[in-house]
Amino acid sequence: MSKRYLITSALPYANGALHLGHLAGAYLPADIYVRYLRLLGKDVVWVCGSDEHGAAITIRAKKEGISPQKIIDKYHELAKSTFERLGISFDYYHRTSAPLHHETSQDFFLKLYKKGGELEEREIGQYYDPEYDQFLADRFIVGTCPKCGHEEAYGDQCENCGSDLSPLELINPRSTLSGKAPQLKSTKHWYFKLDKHEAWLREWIATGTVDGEQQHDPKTWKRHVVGQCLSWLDGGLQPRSITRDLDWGIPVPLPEAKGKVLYVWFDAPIGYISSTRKWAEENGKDWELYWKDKDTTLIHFIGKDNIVFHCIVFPAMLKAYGEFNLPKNVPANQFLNFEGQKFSKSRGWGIEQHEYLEEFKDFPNKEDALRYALIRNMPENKDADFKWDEFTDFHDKELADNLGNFVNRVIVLTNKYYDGVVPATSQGLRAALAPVREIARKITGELDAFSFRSAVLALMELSSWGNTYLQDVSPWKLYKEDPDSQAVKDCMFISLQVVALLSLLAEPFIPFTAPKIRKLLNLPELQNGSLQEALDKLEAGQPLLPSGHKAGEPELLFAKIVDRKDDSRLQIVNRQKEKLQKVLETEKGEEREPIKPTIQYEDFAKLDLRTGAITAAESIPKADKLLKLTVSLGSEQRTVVAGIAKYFKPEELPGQPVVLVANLAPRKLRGIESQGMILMAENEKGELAFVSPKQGWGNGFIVR
RNA sequence: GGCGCGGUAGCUCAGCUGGUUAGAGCGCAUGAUUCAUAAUCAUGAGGUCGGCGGUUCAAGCCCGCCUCGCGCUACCA
Repeated sequence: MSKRYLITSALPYANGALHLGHLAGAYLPADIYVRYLRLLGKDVVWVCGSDEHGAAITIRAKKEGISPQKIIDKYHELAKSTFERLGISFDYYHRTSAPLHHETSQDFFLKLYKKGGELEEREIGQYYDPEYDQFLADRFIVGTCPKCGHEEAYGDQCENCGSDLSPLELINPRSTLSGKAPQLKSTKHWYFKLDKHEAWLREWIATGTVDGEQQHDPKTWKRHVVGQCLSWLDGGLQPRSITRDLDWGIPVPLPEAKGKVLYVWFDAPIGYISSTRKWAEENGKDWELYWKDKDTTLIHFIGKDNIVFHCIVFPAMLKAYGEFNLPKNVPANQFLNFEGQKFSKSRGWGIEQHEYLEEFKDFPNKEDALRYALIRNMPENKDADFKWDEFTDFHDKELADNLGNFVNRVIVLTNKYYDGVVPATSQGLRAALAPVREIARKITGELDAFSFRSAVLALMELSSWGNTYLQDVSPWKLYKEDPDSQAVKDCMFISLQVVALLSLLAEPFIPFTAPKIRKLLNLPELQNGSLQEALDKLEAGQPLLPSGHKAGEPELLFAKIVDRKDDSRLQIVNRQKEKLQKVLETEKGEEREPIKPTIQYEDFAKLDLRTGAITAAESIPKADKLLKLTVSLGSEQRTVVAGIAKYFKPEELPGQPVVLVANLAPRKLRGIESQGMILMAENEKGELAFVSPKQGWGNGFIVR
């Protein structure tokens, strides 16, 4: 058993709001786990914070004409307050723009620099804007794409053709700052020699062993995590650049590195360390115990997009530095979809966390309703899907009907029969509560294994057991015959113990409801160690709620969404469903790309369009999207390479009539000369359709 | 194209190192019950475990091939 725990959740990038998928991925599971550890009385710190550097933020600032600071302030505040309102109980939410973080990161860099063997310097050619006296990050350079001729391609990628580019490949490069041609200058950068860490990383991932010491059991890691890491390692590791020529970020702490900052991926994970330091500073603790002591367990909660980073790159950094612990587990979640499709801000598909709170502001228990739905359908081992109908079902059938109703039954009966006072019992508690202890063990076991879906289902088993127990004993029947029946007292006594246990075990999952149950029982607020204490009592056969204790008045915990008497909550949910419906309608409606600028007839007349028919089609090796087609134009045959393999199989194409751009300059694609282009229509889903005359119409005729 | 993960009841998913009649929640059907938020409880019907082939006394679980989904990566429009 570990003495203390250090838990981290992925630092949100302060360049946009967070949606429900983020919550279900890295924050909610960590919150459940941390709340559970606290209830067990463990020494635990959970840190997070905003990731506020990187070129994406400076570019956006430029575009919007505001300072980067303004952007990060906005999203830092938004994330921080939204997390709080959802009960995400970080011990510290820091930010990477803070001075302490700059200091921590610079120290980290210097340590690696001075140690020797971990970093290497390289001179590379890079574009420079003399007018702004600045080296240009890839995204700050535009030019003509060497592959497709698109004139606004970025230095790292062409958005027209999707090619990955380097700035040096661009034809006629221009700086986005001054708009002028940049100078090519030589600049120095530092690289982290990730490659030299490959061997021990592989052993660590595969066996959990480092330097002959067993650090974790790889069987406790998720399969997709281990799989992706080993796959990445098999591909071989390369030194990674850890500096940039940029004025936004953490200055590289070397005299010769003026105008250079640490690359954002290098400083971001160090944010976990600074956040811990800041927390320690404010709470009179020693941060190093949490990072370096052998009796501390480190756990990273992340989404699957971050696996390689947290399982390979960051551990390598920590080991290179020395002294630091490696993570004991990285329980990465997969992605959450929304009503069958990916979250997409631009399409308006999905809902952001603060948006949910706003739209559900009149919905009682909105926080726990959301948390519960996300836990029940958490993407623990594969992508999951959030659906409003499920949200409603989980809330009504499990929270209200199962858990809420059980608690209500018990409180109502206790008030009705005994004026709210816990009756005396003759029952042997140990035996009577044996099945309950079993379920409690199951819940804690699942939590220990990061299986939050199963854990919350097991929590439902607890109230389910209570419902069944009440039904079996049917105290209302016995009471009619004998109001003084000992069997009724025993039954209510046992039931009350179960409710008391629920008030503890429910807290990690639904922290807004648990205190309400405490209040119904007239029990004091939960504190660190409460659960451990209760579990010990149960084990010893002692009651959690002694005879003579006066419980509170009944009050409903959950107002159902589908409710005959009040449809206000259903309306809130339905509004969300309607919004999605509208998105779909808009997309399949009249919205189309704008018409291009007017051209003259002469422009059109330059095109030589001809009817034709495909006579042969074959796939091209090592190209997923391309097919090699042979097109008959009547008098001649043309070879055409077309990017249609996603939608058409070679064998179904021969005989297909087409219209061909017959005078397009030939071009080599994957070594095959393409002598023309086939006209295709593309709809909003990216589906392709041939534009052509009907079958057998005739080949080689002019289209105009 | 390479690699990783996944394809199990109508829906959402569990199934540890292969071992007797494959599980849960919801939904569905029938019955019981009334303390309770038209809640609860019992019973039952539903599966060629993506497909084909193989290893084994025995395969959802191991091996090979194929297929579909997601992701990474390469190539490419």
